[in-house]
Amino acid sequence: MGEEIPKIIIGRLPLYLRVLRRLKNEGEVYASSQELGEMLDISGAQIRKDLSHFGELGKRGTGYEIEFLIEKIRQILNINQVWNIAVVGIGDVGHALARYNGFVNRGFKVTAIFDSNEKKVGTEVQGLVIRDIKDLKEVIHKEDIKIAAVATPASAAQSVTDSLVENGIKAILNYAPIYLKVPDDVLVEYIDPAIHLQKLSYYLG
Amino acid sequence: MGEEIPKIIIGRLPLYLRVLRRLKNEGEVYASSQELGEMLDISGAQIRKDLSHFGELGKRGTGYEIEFLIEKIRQILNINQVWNIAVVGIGDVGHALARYNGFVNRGFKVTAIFDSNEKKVGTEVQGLVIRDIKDLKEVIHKEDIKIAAVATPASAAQSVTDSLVENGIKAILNYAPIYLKVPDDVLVEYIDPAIHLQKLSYYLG
DNA sequence: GTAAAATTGTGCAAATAGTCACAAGCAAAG
DNA sequence: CTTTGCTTGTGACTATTTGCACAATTTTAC
Ligand SMILES: NC(=O)c1ccc[n+]([C@@H]2O[C@H](COP(=O)([O-])OP(=O)(O)OC[C@H]3O[C@@H](n4cnc5c(N)ncnc54)[C@H](O)[C@@H]3O)[C@@H](O)[C@H]2O)c1
Ligand SMILES: NC(=O)c1ccc[n+]([C@@H]2O[C@H](COP(=O)([O-])OP(=O)(O)OC[C@H]3O[C@@H](n4cnc5c(N)ncnc54)[C@H](O)[C@@H]3O)[C@@H](O)[C@H]2O)c1
Repeated sequence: MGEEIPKIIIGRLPLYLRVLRRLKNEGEVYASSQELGEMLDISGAQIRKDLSHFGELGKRGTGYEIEFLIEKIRQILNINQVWNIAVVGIGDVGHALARYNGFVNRGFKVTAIFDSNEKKVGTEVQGLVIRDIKDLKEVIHKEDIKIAAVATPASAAQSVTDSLVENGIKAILNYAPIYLKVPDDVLVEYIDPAIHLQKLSYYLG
Repeated sequence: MGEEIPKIIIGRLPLYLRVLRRLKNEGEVYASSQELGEMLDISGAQIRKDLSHFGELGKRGTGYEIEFLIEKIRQILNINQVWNIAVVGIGDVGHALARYNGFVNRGFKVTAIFDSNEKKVGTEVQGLVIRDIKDLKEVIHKEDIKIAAVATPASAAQSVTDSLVENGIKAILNYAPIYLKVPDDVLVEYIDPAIHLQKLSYYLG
């Protein structure tokens, strides 16, 4: 109970949540570990073991009650609230993030967008005004933002990150294709499609 | 030598490549495993062990010759060629992918873009004409495309995937937030920012 | 009310991944 | 040409992760 949950398990919870949501949408009420596993290419045993870290969440003979499990995972992941997100760098990627309407029911909402290009600052995307990167401090505090996405060119990503950290950001989703240096208490996740493509091309021989 | 290389090692090679490229750009000629490790938060021992699967690539006392190692990894990952990529679903995400100029020197080039929306078909993005999804077969064969990115809404992703597979696509990069069912000889990688954000929010308590 | 079927939770075993530490090899200095 | 310093490659060890198999529990069928 009080033990540290392995990172790799935390990484699977969002996947479980995604498929549970889908089943709920289709009107299902219960799901077995086997069934979930087949929808995710993960063994039922692994799903059971993962979930068992958080208590006895299933019912023998029946499986897991979908609605209950969704609620439980949301609670574990701290997404039974909506986190305000800042996006920095409103080019193609930042634009797509700002306009994406799939975040809200997954626990996040883009509430502040920043760019350094004076031609962009002041214009609107999806009802949000692009703010000058110089206003980072003010906006982050006002909106109580703890998570930011970095979508600037690689050359600007580290300095933008430094500003974000300095202003209290504790977690970063980085789209720039570089490794970011941050203090130990700040977390970074990376998205780089070229990395995925390179993994794929390995197997295409 | 003839053994199967673990997936997890293949997954790290693109990261090594990225940082090697950067060092080369900065004019460096040699890099030690220690140095690379510090730039990636990976232990030097691990990098050495990973690379040792592919032969004796370093020189004792000196480290790894950057240019040589880059070439070697490119060869291992099969990116000493440029792969043509198809993007299906030219909304915000597909648009960003089509316009991204960072792929080419990493082994990929978007050469075909598809949508089902008649208003979009025929218009241009980055010099490429958006093709009707119905022309998938023709274009994929003509351009000899083996890898595709799916950037349609989730509701269309599985059927689009089925068409892609039917037309000979062997690897898919999926942006839609669902798990795709594909035959065993087809590979899928997933990108879903909400999944990353949910991992982050877990640690923000 | 009992037997059969289903499904969890979990101890244990197996497999996979990562670290340590050092012999071996190379380069530079003297 | 020997010594010193550095860094790889790797065997042995440790840690983590996954899979197996089954008792325990619940549901369903008759
Ligand atoms: N487009 C893609 O599909 C794609 C794919 C993979 C990775 N990426 C990466 O994502 C990042 C963004 O890509 P993009 O295609 O949107 O680029 P882009 O050039 O379209 O947009 C970058 C934006 O960042 C802004 N910017 C630059 N410096 C800034 C600073 N210091 N502070 C705030 N804003 C700043 C620019 O004004 C611009 O609006 C890049 O690092 C790119 O390599 C993009
Ligand atoms: N925008 C983001 O930042 C973001 C983030 C995460 C995930 N996603 C996911 O990526 C996907 C695309 O997102 P988006 O924001 O670009 O959506 P979008 O609605 O802007 O674009 C979707 C495009 O797909 C096309 N399309 C629909 N059905 C099709 C079919 N059968 N064949 C070909 N094309 C078809 C539509 O015409 C449209 O142009 C979605 O699944 C979304 O959930 C987007």
